Amino acid sequence: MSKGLPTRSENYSEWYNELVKRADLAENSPVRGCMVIKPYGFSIWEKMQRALDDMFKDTGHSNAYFPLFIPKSFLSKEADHVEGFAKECAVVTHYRLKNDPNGGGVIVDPDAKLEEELIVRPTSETVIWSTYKNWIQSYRDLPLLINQWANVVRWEMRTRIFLRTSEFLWQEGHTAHATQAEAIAETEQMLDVYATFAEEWMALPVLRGIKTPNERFAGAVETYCIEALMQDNKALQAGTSHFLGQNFAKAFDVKFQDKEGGLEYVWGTSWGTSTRLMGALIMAHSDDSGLVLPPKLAPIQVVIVPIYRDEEQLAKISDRVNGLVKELRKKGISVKFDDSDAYKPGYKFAEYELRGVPVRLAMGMRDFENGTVEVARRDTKTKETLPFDGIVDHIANLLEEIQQSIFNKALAYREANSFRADSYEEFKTTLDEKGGFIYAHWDGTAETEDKIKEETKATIRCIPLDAPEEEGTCIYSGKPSSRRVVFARAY
RNA sequence: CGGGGAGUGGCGCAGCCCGGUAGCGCAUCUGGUUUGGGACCAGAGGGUCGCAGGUUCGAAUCCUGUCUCCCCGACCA
Repeated sequence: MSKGLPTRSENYSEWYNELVKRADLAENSPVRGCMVIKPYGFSIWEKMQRALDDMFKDTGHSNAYFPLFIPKSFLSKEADHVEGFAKECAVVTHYRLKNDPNGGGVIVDPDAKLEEELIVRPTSETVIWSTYKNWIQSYRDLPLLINQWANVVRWEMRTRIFLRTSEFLWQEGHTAHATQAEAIAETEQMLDVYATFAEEWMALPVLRGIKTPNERFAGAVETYCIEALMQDNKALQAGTSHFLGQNFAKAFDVKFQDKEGGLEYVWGTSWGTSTRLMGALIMAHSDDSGLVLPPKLAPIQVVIVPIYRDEEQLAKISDRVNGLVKELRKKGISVKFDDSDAYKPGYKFAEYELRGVPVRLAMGMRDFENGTVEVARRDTKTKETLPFDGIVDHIANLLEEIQQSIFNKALAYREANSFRADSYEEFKTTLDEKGGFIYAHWDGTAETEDKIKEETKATIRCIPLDAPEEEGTCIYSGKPSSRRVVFARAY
């Protein structure tokens, strides 16, 4: 392992790429745009999954699984949906290989052509709604609250590990309701779940908002989103929740009989978050020494490094540390005692910093004799020597403090990098010199949004849910506007 | 799809201009000394130089073709 990461200020994207590899999160695969998620990275994802899954269950959802392959014809049933996804679908055309008669290895057997080609799901609305048609007859079958954890494929032109890969892991919730109001409430509830997860688990402050029609999910009536700000001042969409209206119900003819005996189309929602959250987590908190993980998502919350000269010293230290390990585990704190002799303490310190372990304890003979232990926190890179007695409670408190402190830091960063612009000139200057979230008036038209995007590469990230009414004029067209929207350059 | 860069032990690179049969750092293995911020010494193993043609007595090096990856832009979570 060579030393030192590229720094964020030198080259942000190189810093990110190197960090992902060096912290053992993921690596590129033989297939372009795909990634291998390594055990350490995957265990972070598993923690995210667990927390989200619990929240989904708490709000009444059940998990199910729908197939990877979707008949090509399904995609075309909802007009906007096809248009949105057709350009990035992987297509299965054959089901067999054979030896190349010319000796060139294996080739696709031309005799094994599929009658109807299959697409690899870019999202599952179509297959799910075609199934819901059979599951829903009466209002008694509603609401139907389903989630699935799956992989999806979107053939991206330009990929970045975790942030945009051709294949990614995600969860997609798909619900069906008897009324519009209930479906909207579900959409908003799940947005709230995402926001809570981002803020309380990832320590990532997010804006809650609504997408403009341009940025709306293909097939949705309304798309809600959470948006976060990264350290390079680019925005990242961290989750979306869609009110589908009756679009998919109509496309797949999903009707139910209501209490009065009438036949109605059901109202739908869908909502998703993906392994992209890993990218968000990395870019929001990490520094030039490596990852900084919020304790709630860290695979290892506390690492203990012994410092010793010989076996006898190690035995003494181990004896004391083993008791501590047990007590910490009893409190539900994940802890690793790294007594391997393979590396020196200095190496281990650097290694665990790179991997973002929130708290590091070190104990050598000096501490052993004095009844102390060295406690170092990853987020601030500070360390202090404390009495060994009572250290368990101290650590438990410290983990909570770190969780909060990381959030506060990210929030302060976002606030320091949120600006208002009242003219197009001011807007462009702010965007180029500072970046970040820019609150500005917009006339509500797609044309203006497109023009601004074309000229500045900034897009409207969302119309914040809490945006106050404020009379103003569009920075681009000068037409009247009743509230500010949030612009940013985005991932 | 445009514009740049790169394919040489596991990783990072040099060698290529000026052809002569492959080298450095890290990692790995063995032994020893070490251990409070990325240890040191000694020894060892490991490479059809992306692939396919061609030129040549001889190609990592020159020529032609081809594939792949990375970065920057146009599409997207």
